[in-house]
Amino acid sequence: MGVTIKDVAKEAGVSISTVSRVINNSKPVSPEIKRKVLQIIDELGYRPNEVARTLVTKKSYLIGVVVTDLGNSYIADMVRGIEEVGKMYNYDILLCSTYGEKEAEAKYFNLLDRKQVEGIILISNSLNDDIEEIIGRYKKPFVYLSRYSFEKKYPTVTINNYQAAYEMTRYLQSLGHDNIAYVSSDMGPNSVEGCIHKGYKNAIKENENAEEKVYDAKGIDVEDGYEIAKDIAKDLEEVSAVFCSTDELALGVSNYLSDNNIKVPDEVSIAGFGDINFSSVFRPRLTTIKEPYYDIGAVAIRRIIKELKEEEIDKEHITLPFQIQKRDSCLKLI
Amino acid sequence: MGVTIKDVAKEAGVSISTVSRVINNSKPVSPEIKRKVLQIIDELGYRPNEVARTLVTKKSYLIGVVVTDLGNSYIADMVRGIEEVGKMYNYDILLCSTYGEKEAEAKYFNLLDRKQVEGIILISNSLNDDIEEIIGRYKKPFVYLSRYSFEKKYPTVTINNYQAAYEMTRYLQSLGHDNIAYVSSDMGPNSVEGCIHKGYKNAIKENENAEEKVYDAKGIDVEDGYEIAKDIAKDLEEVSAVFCSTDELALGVSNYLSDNNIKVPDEVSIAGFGDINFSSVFRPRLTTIKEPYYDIGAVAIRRIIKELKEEEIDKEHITLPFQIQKRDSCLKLI
DNA sequence: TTGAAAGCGCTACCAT
DNA sequence: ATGGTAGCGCTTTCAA
Repeated sequence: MGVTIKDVAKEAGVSISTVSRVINNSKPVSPEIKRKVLQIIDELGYRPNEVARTLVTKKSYLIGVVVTDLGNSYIADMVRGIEEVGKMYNYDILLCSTYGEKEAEAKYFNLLDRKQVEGIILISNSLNDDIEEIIGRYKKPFVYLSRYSFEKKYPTVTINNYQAAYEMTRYLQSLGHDNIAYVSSDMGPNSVEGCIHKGYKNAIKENENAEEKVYDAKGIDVEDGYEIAKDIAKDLEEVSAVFCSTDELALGVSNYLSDNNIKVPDEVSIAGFGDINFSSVFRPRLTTIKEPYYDIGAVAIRRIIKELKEEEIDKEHITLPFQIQKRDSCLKLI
Repeated sequence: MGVTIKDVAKEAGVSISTVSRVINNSKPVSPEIKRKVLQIIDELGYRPNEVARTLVTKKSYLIGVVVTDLGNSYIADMVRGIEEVGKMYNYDILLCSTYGEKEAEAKYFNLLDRKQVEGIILISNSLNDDIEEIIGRYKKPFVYLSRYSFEKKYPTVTINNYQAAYEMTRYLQSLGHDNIAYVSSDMGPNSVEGCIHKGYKNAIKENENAEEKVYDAKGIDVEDGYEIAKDIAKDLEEVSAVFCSTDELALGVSNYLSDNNIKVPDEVSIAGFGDINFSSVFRPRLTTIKEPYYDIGAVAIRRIIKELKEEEIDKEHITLPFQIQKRDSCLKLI
């Protein structure tokens, strides 16, 4: 098969210990021997077998990443962040997609553990008892990432969803909107939806002319927004702006409206939450809350690596700043 | 550290060989002993160390995937296909992103090789001599995937780009468009751009009223389309439809036009190439050529696994069917 | 059917 | 500064 350390040692006329020392720079080796060994390595095209290395050092330089679906651009962004900073520390990413299948999560946790990953990052919408049991048993560094649910029990990286929703609603109000509808979908317990809703509600309360108006979509995707927009379209007298708990919903709402000749933002303003990639390409460019997905991934793996290096680690729950992205889908009322 | 096969053997009062036999079902083991061992494995929560296994069996069940950037939804789609069928055969994905840095490709090839991956799939825009040298030296199964360039030297999975462009142009003509502009960007040698251009050109030739009209964009992204659309906007008298060599270009063109009150498709029809995710959410919904990105990834890894299993492998260049996605961005001329 | 032992490619310890 | 060797956790002969 491939060239091994033995081959190099024999060819260079030294012991494998010496070869090991030069490739790892772990102990002093006389310059001439070093040169010789390096030359042989080059000639033979020797590449250390990382698997053998891992077996003895217990370091695989592998981080497991379990996601629901890379097809969601925000997840792809998180994974980019994870991978790019992982690489800075020589870590590689072992990727597993569950497509929402909860049993798959358990399966991949096991698999990754057997493959000796040094830590796991799980990106999913929500947790259930089965997977929590697995996570509980898992001994190595772990971070949970979710755009939709908040889990106190595990290390996480999020933004302040409440504050973001509050500020967005206030912004809409500052544009002169009293009648701001809120569109979301129930995501079960521990859902950040609750925080977002509360942020919206509290902002509404501060405006005496305003009233809460909530639309409950079937889900959180573009199609769900498109569906619920049928209801919104009927209430346009009482609604001048629509704040959606995800960009996807907002895009769907916007599409239904413009497909039915209701002008956005001229007749209704629409705001989203998340700032997924498409939102700035979409017309009208979507006003939304920018969640730093890439950074969330980056910080998550950074935390794992810190824990691995036994550096002082950050607190369990890291909160990153968000931004209100003011674009074209929200209009100032005159 | 973790529980090893030794621990299980000792606890069960058998040899490690026996334990190995039961976990691998490799040789007959008496039912009672088997039961006992299984029970102990369960009690101790033993999980075989795949790294140790790999060292002896030479099978890592790992496929390396080198991509430019997961942020491109079509790449994410390919990776989804790769991962999902990989998993069907117990293969895991080791992911590396280069962000277009060519040296990174070489680096990751080495890295993946050291990590003992059993094959590599490279997804990039184009190849250069350095990386070709590396690929040439690489002994294990390899597939090259590119939306933009065609390489005869390596196994690939593509669609018939020429035919797709030809059919799209013919379709546009069937809608009554004589003046079809073509927008693309030079992607260097081996570029599929040439095939697409030729398909367009040959279709144009078949219509005696038609003339070629080519716009050369700076690149192939949305912004590049937006830029080049400034030129197109000036020539609107002579252009009734625009065929872009990528969806991204088409989206950019469409955005510039609608930002400048030129109605798509009422005043100009626009067609893309690729059918990236966003194209059907975008308004007007983009008429385009659907490239089966997921399937391309799926077929690529399937080929690698076949080669690994020494099954009869497909030919070097696999061509998958495409579809003309007729949507709203192209209008029939009355 | 079972166990002992060699060995996968490497690191790390102990000698020298 | 260098070499010998044990051992990482496992599979796989070979014997019994």
